Amino acid sequence: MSIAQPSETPARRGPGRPVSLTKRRAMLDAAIREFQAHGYDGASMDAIAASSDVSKRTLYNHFASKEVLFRSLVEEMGQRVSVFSKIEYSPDVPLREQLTRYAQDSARLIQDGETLALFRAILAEHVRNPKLVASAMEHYWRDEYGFAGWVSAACRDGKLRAPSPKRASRHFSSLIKGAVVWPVVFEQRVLTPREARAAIEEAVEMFLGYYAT
Amino acid sequence: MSIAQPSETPARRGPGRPVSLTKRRAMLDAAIREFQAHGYDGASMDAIAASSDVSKRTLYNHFASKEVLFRSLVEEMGQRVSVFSKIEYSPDVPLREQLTRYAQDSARLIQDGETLALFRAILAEHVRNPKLVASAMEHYWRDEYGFAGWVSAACRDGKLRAPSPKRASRHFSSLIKGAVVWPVVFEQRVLTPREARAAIEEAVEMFLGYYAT
DNA sequence: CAATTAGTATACTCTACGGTGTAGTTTATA
DNA sequence: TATAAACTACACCGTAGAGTATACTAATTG
Repeated sequence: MSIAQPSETPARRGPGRPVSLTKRRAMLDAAIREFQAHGYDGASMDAIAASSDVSKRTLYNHFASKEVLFRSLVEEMGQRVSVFSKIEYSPDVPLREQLTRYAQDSARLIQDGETLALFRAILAEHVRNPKLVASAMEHYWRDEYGFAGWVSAACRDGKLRAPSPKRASRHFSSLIKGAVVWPVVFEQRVLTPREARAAIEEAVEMFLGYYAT
Repeated sequence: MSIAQPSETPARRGPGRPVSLTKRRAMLDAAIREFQAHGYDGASMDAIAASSDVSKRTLYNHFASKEVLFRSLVEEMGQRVSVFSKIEYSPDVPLREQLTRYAQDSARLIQDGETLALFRAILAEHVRNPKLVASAMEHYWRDEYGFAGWVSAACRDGKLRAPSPKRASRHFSSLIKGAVVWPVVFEQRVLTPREARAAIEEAVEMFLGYYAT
C-alpha cells in the first residue's frame, strides 16, 4: 500500500545493481497508456510490461500489484493538478487578469495529452469505485476550495461582492469546466487556443459581471 | 445488433409460451446494478443472470451478448434523458420560472437512484470507449442544443440579449451541471431538496443577471 | 574479486468469465 | 390436447489475465 516516493536518488545501501529510474518511468508511462486505452480492468499487466520493455517480474518488483500501480498513477495525477491549480490573490493585479490566468492554467493542464489520458482513466475508475481514487480526485475538486479563498480575499479587498465565496467559486469553476474541461474530457473536443481563450474570456466576463463591485 | 423495442405488447404469433416482460425488466435492472457496481468489464453475465433470478441461457436468449445488453441500457438512458430534457419557450410564463423548472427536471432526473447508477456506468464507459455509447450521450449533451433554441426564442421575444445563444445555453448548462449534476455524479453528494432549490435559484439568478434585458 | 541486488525469460497455476449445447420443464395458443 | 415457444439447470469450452516460481544474466560497491 505504501507508495514509492518520487525521490530522484535511489537509496544507496550497499552493493548491488541500482534500481533503474528510467525503467520505472517507462512502466508508469506505459501504464498510463494502457489504463487510458482499456480502463482499469481492461488493462493487462502483461501488456504494460511489454509496452514498457520490461519483464513482467520487474514490473511486479516495482509495483506489488495492479492496484498499487494504479494508485501510483493517481498519486502522480494529484501532484500535477495541485501544482497547477494554485491561485493567490494579488491586490494590484486586475481581477480579470488573475482569473484568466487561473482558467488558462486549468485549460492547459487538461489539454496536455498525457494528463488528459490519465485523467480519463482515473475519472472512469472514480465513477465506478470512488474509494480507489478519492485522494487524487480530492486534489481536483479541492481546487474549488482553494479558489474560494481567492474570492474571499477579493471580497475583503472590496473588489468583489459575494455573499458566499464558496458558491461563487463553484460558479466560476462550473463555467470554466463547462467551457474548457468537460468538452475536452467527454466529447473529445480539441479546443484551439483561440477557442479556449474566447470561452474563458466570456466566462470571466460573466463572473465579473455578476460578482464584481 | 438490433435493439428490442420497448413495446409493451409481446408479439403474438402462434402457440408457445409468451416472452416474459417481467423477466426482461428484471434482467435490465440487474444489469444496471452490476454495470454500475463493477463497470462494463467487471460486470459478469453470470452475476446479472443470478441477480435477476433468470437462467444464464435466458439472459442470452434476450440479449445476444454483453455488448448488446449494455447497448440496450444505453438506449434506455437516452429515452429517459430525452423525455426530461425538453423545454419549450412560453412567452407568457416568466423566464425565471421556465428556467427553474428546466433545471429542476435535470436535478430530479439525476437524483433518481436507478438513473444515477445507470448514468454512472455509462459515463465511465463513455470516457473509456466513446463509440460504444456515443448515441446515448448525444441525447445528453444535446440537451444543451435544445436549450439553445429556447434562448433564441427568448431573444426574439426581447426578453434576453445573448449574442450567441449557443454560448449562453452552455453557460446555463454549465452552471446547472456544476451545481446539481456533477456533485451528485462524482462526489456522491446527496442534495436535499432545499439545497438543490437554492443552488438552482442562484444559477438562474446569475444567468438572468447577465443575459436578461 | 565477492557479494548483492536489479532485471530477464519463461513456464506455470488458478480463477473468472463470455458464450454454447442440451435435455428437460413450463406456459401459453389453436 | 397437441404444439411450439420460453425458460431452466447444468455441464462444458476456450481464453485471458493476475500473480508466482525459478534459474538465469547484468550491474553495481566494498
